[in-house]
Parts: sequence; structure tokens; C-alpha cells
Amino acid sequence: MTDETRKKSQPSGNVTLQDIAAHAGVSRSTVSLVLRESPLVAKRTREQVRRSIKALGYVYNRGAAALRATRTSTLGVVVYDIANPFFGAMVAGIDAALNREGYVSFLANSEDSPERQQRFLERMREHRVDGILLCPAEGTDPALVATLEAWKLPCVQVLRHIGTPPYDYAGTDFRRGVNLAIDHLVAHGHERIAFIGGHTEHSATRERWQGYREAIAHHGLGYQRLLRSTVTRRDGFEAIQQLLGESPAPTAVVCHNDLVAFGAMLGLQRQGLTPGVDCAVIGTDDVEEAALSAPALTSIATHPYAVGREAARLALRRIQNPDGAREQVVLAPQLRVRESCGASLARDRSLAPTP
Amino acid sequence: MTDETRKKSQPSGNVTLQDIAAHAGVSRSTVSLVLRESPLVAKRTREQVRRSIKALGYVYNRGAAALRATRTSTLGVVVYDIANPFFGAMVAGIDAALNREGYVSFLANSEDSPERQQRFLERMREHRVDGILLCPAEGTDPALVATLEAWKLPCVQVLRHIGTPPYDYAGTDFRRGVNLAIDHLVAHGHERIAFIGGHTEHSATRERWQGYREAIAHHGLGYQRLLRSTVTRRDGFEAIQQLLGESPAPTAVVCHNDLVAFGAMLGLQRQGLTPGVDCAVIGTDDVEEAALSAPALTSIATHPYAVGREAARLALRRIQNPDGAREQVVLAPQLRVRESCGASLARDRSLAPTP
DNA sequence: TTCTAGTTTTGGATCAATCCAAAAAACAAT
DNA sequence: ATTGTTTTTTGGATTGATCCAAAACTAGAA
Repeated sequence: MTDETRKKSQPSGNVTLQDIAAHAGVSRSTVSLVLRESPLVAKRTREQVRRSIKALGYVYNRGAAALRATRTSTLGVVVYDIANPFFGAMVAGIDAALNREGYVSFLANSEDSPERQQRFLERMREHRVDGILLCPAEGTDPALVATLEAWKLPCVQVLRHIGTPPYDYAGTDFRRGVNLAIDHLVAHGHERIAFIGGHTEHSATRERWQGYREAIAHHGLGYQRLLRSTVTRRDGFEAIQQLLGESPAPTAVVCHNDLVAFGAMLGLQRQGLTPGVDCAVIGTDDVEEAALSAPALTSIATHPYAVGREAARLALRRIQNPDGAREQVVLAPQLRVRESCGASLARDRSLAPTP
Repeated sequence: MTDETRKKSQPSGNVTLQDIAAHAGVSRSTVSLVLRESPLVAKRTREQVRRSIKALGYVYNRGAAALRATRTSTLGVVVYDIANPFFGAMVAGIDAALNREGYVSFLANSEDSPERQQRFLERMREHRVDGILLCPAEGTDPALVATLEAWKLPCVQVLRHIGTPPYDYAGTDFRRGVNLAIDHLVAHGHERIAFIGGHTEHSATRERWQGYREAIAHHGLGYQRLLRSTVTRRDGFEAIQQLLGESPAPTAVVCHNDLVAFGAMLGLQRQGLTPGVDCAVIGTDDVEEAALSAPALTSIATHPYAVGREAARLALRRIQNPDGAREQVVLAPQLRVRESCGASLARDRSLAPTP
């Protein structure tokens, strides 16, 4: 066993470009071109190299490639509550879109902590990701967007946005969503409509509130009641009871998200009242569980899967062309009418048990 | 402007070890040691280097480091349905545990497709992740575990397991969970208890069925009815109606997961029956929504967050010590008694609106 | 046959870190 | 002052790919 033999078989046990080149009787560079599907390589050569790659069980080393090529085919995704089914669906959409392009994504759950978020973003920078999909944690410094810009890290904001335009953003038109809900309620005779939920200065809350105030004004309703709160089920539970104690009490409520709406329905039931009969309830997001509750929840569908997919596409486009004009993709929401708003009650049974 | 000046300021705009070394008046190697917190470096030197790092705004390049050091601080996570809140919670647990150790994770959603799963695993190999957390997609070839072993890619299986022991695994004791549920039902006088759901040969289903048969036998019940199905809400909806049409019909059902249980409750209500009164329903997983339904769902808590955390810990341990004995972490489930099993009905109001 | 134009292929430098054996510096003991 | 230890520091080799300018082939025309 000469030194040369050892060198070929032993070193770290890993097959490299060099080994394939030797096996196929070409140079390292040619093998590299084959791997990257370059049209420069002659057909016969390409086939021979492919055979050698198979024969030696070669595994491409993306880390090494990235070092020289400065493209990692990697993206960082930051959400603030992955346990929320809404984000689950969104991540599924992201995953599907990235997968098609050979990208993979790092996922982090900021738990709405700007510090955790910051740590993760720094780590992403160290890993040289090509871009970031960011659902900013509550209380994120608006300067963060500029910081990422300075880092030359393309960033697409999702669902919430901070900083000042232009930036890349993908989300849903929450304002329009609330408009739809209130239009529907007004058409069914409601005049006292309250809004429950949202507690800090983030864009998604502001947009909902704006939609609420705007619609109330547009329909010339005398009653306006906006109850701030965090956005858990318990908040909905407590809020509805508070509202019912007021006079006049609302005859309908639109909720920040479906969790709050579920809580509100539960609160009504605890008081012996029936959602949709004694008080209409409309949620936001249209999570899968909305169709399942009793009564089935009317909800503003915000299409999390599609939002995720669009955000991912936007990021890929930005990576291709870092200096192109920033883009905003804002999806149109839809009102899914079920039982809880009193419009269709149990008559419409086709809607209840969706898959 | 000499060539040297250009070389210092221009090249790709990125600060490297070399630049810091020059700035601090030490060698590349010393800087590297400082970055890795080596105790070899003298305190004064370390401080000087730290200052230079700050001054130049250096960003560690993990890709380059990994190339030589063969440790990427990176993990691959494969689940089959990230939109399911159960997996959301699990991923949150994984994330929390990894974060503490400076690890980040790639996430992929296999959508229960072995092909997608395979593609992702190959990509993970190319990215040289240090390990894999795998919830095997349905129909995964049991040989996959051996393949990963051959790839020298440490793999911890989660929730489901394939292949033959020994392997690393983290999950919940589904068998025991079903035992608990049936013990409880029997204690409350039920004698005809059915099980709904589970449709292919994966371990998590087998374990549940085993627990069911075992408990039925243990209590010497004459009635045994196991209804196979996929595990969506719709399946529960249909299954319960089928069961009620049989004679004798069951007086209680235990369901593969909470979705199926929700469906079963809905099915009962469609027939004008009340869950917990006319037929007891128990789910599995104790997702957040379980406490929210009406009636509130009794469920076998399977602790997804803890499972995720334990799986991540196991993986990190295996990476530290690739040849250590394989470990299985199996968490004990708990029965969360609420209204749907008839045991506590509306009397017990403390349980319903949990956060 | 020679020259040109086009098609393939190639070797050396490079990306940014770590490893390692050996050198240098600091300190203690003789 | 000399030697021996221990503590720090270092330069060159290495990791595995890509980039790029130049070299080596083809094939067709003069």
C-alpha cells in the first residue's frame, strides 16, 4: 500500500470532485460543470461523469460550494407562534414553494420575543442564508428592516410589517376582511357591532381596526365599540361577557382571530346564550377548526397557505434580483359564512363537516 | 491606491479572520481560537482580539468553519403535517431545546409522502447536517433507518418508529394512554367501548390498537369493536354514525386523535345526541382546542412540546457521542377528564376555558 | 495543408475557516 | 547564566467546491 493508494481511499472517507474526476478521466472543473448542469460539457463526457458519480456514491457538498459561490440555497423563516395552526399552514405553503426550487429553510419560533428573534437572525447571517422570511415579533424595533438591508440580507415581511416602505411584504388585506364581515352583518340587520382584540401597535392590528372604523362610518352606524385585548381564547371569553354587561350591548362581534371568536362563543354559551341567535360572532383566519365548532364559526378566510407560498416566491425573486423594485403581495380575504353569524343556522348542513 | 490597499478594503466587502488578525496584530490561528473560546489564549490577547472583532464588524462564517471542522450546528427535522397543531407544538419544543445549544434546524413537511421525505433527506445530507429528527411518513421503507446509518447521519425517530431496534426514539406511550382511557370508562360503568381510527401499519397506530385490545381483555368485556379509518374529522363524523347503526351499539368511543374525536362529537350532534350523555367520547393528543369544544373534549394528553424537546436532546447527545447506546424516551400520557366522557359534565366549569 | 472560428476542457487561484506540529515567549528551577 | 517546563502563538497544509483565463481540441473554409 503506497502513500498514493491511502490518499485515494482513506481521507475522511468522503468522495470528492477530485475522486470522480480521476475515475472519469477528466478534470475537477469538468465534473463541477456537470454537477451544475452546464451546457458547455459535451454529451459523452457528461454521461461518463454521471456514471462515475453514481459508481462512487458521491454526495455533493453544498457547504463547500457555497463558500466560493456565495449562494447557499438556504432561507431563514421566523414566525412568532408555530403552535398556532395558522402558522402551521403558512409554513406548509412556504415549504411547498421552496421545495420546488431546491431551497430548504431554517425555521425559528421567536415566541414574540425580539431578543430571540435577533439572536436567530444573527445566526442566520453566520450561516449565510440567501434571505429571510420574517413575521416580526411584537415590539420589534422598526429599524430592524434597515439593519437587515445593511447586512445585505434580503428580507420579506409576512403578515405583519414594520419600518417604512418600500419593503417586500406578503400578507392579507385585513382591512378589507373586516369590511366584508361588517357589510354582511349590516345586510342582515345588525346595527350594534363591536370588535374584539388586538393590543399593540403592530400593523395587522392597525389594519383590522382601520377596517372596523371605516365600515362603521361608511354604514353610518351610531354604535362603535372596539375592545382591546391580547388574542387568546380566554380574552374572547372575557371580552364578550364584559360587552354583554354594557348597555346598549352589541348584537354582533367581529374578532381579531378565530381563537378569540371561539372564546367569545364559549362565553356566550356559559351565559346560556346561543351564538348566531342571541349574538352574532365572526372570527378571522378560517382555521380548520372553524367549520368544526358548534355552532360552526363564520370567519374571514385569510389563506395562510397562499400567503406562505407568495412570501416564498417573493423571496426567491428578490434573491435572483437583489436590486429590483420592492413588491407587496396582498391577498384578498373571503368571508366564509357559517352558523355563528346567524345567517344560515343549522339549515345549511353542507358547510359543517369539511375535511 | 496601491494593490495592497485595494486588497484590504475591497475583496467581496467581507471581513475575514485575516483582517481581524491584522487589526489585532496576531495570527489567523489565534483569532480562530478566540472565536471558539479556547482556554489556550492569554487573557490580554483575547480581549484585544474581541475588540478588533467588534471594531471591524466581523461576522463568523459557519459554512467555512464547517468545511474544515465537519460540524455544522445544524439539524434536519421532518414532520408529515406541520399544519396539524400537534406538530406545531412539537416543533416549538424542538426549537426551544436546540436554540439553547446554538443549533438551528431545517424543517420539512413531507405531507406523508415517502418520496418528498427522501428528497429532503438527501438534501440534508448535501448540507451536511449533524443529525435528523424524523417522523417517518406513512409507507416509509423500514430500510430507511439503516440507510441513514450507512450515511453516518444520526437519526432520532419521533412519535412513529420504523425498522428494528436498537434506534433512537422519542414519543409517547400510546398503549398506556388508551389503557387509561378505558380504565376510566369502565370505572364509570361502560361495557361497550369502541375504538375509532388508524389505517396503516405504522407504529403509533399499532400501539393504540394493542392498548385497546389489551384493556378490553383485561376488564373481561364481551364487546370489542375496532373501526379502521384515516384520521380526519370527517372520518370520526362518519365512523360514529356507522357505529350507532350497529346493534349492539357502543356506549363509548376512544378516538385515534382529537380531530377524529371532534368529528365523532359532531356526528352525534347531527343525530340529535349529546356527547357525554348519549355516548362518551375520548380523544387523543389534548390539543388546545380540546378544552374549547362544546362539550369540552376528554382527551389523552400526549405532550407534543415535551416530546419535541426530548427528541432534540436525544439528537444532541447522539451527535456528541455517535457510538453510544441507542436510547428510547417514552413519555407517560395523562387523561384529561372533561365533559365529553360524561364523567363531569357542566358541573366542573374550571376545566373548560383553559388558556 | 493552413487558418479561423467555435466548442470543450483544464489547472491554478480562491473562498474562509480549522488542524497540527513546531516555534516563541514566559516562567521557574538549578 | 543556563536549563527545563509550561503557556501562547504561529505558519503552512487542508477542507471541497467554483471561477476564470488560457489551452486543447474540433470542424469547416480557403
